[in-house]
Amino acid sequence: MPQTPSTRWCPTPEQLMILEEMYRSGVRTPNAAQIQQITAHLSYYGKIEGKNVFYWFQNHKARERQKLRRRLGRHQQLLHYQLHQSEDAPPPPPSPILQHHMPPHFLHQGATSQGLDLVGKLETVGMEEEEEEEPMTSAMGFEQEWMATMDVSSAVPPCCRPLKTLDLFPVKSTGLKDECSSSKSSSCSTSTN
Amino acid sequence: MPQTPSTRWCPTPEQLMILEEMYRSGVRTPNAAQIQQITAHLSYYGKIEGKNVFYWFQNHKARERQKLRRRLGRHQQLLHYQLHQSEDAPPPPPSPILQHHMPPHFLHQGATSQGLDLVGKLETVGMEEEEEEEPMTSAMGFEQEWMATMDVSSAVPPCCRPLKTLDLFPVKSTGLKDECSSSKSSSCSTSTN
DNA sequence: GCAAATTAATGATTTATTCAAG
DNA sequence: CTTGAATAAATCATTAATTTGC
Repeated sequence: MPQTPSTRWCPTPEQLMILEEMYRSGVRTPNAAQIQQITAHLSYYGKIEGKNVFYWFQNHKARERQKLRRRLGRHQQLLHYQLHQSEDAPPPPPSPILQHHMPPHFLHQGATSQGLDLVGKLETVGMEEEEEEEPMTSAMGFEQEWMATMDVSSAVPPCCRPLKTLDLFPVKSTGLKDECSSSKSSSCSTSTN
Repeated sequence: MPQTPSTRWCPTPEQLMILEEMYRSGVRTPNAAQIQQITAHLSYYGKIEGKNVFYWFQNHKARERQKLRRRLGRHQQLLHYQLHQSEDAPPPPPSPILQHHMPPHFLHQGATSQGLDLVGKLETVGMEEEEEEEPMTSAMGFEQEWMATMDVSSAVPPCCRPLKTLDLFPVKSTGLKDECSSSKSSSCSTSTN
């Protein structure tokens, strides 16, 4: 089997995963030294060159930005919708997932105490510039231990079953930079599907 | 007015980010109760229903897997490269590169010693298959019937409305799913798409 | 610059497969 | 062996993004 005259670099899954992880960790445009280091490390998993690393970060950054921009565009275009949906819904809800705004009926477990600390730092991203992903520093909460907490009994009526449910979901905010915090949207779904 | 009687849910950036974050945190197939919670929370950012959450996780999981598969495919293509590069590439060593780039933001608080290390797998880089999820969930699955019941934002089931407690959903109850015998539309056409 | 045509993403459905009870 | 629950894979369908001709 001919070795496929390698015209271009083909990242192995490991390489890809590591690169993505690094990207998530905040690496965006590594300098020469970093690239060398990264390349050295990744070469363990397969053939790779410095330029591959360089290009990868270039491309990935650009494409992530594009993706983000897309979401933002959609968001802004449709932001008017949200206005009449929830009147007094505080526009810029804190990034932390679980917060005061939570309807009381979901906070019955008291497990919240752990999550209160999730209040990450809000950060205004410069969006289309270059910085669209800042180093996420928030400590993600816990996992879905709620699953373990689940005590599902036998068939119960669809509702009215006051058995203990689960804790709060584990959503943590790893870099929850809400892009346009003051606007929401959903032009769609007006009808209950 | 242009309510855009759209037929399908359009996630807001916030919702999307939260969902993605949850996915990264290890959430794969939330059960009914979890979906309720997630929905409740996300509804703060825009209209959303339980089924949307359900579908989102289904799709996202599937597509991530698909993506991974492609990578693997490519990987195998170039397997030989690694072979002659290093004798016997031992199992993936820890990625030391990341260490100084980013503090371990994956450390979940040891809130539980349940042994749920879903996230741990997220970090694992060298899986040849796909990230496998532990098979515990399995809580709901009626194709779409249950979804009708899962609506946090507006239609609250009359029975438990006053009491805002999250009600567990029957893990196994009304089998509403159409029997397999009922042959439906023949959508299995390998038609052009 | 704009708007129709094309393409890419992705939400929503359907079908097939797997596994556990009975 | 049959049945039913649960999930994954495949597909359909709609929306948003791009491209293209004017």
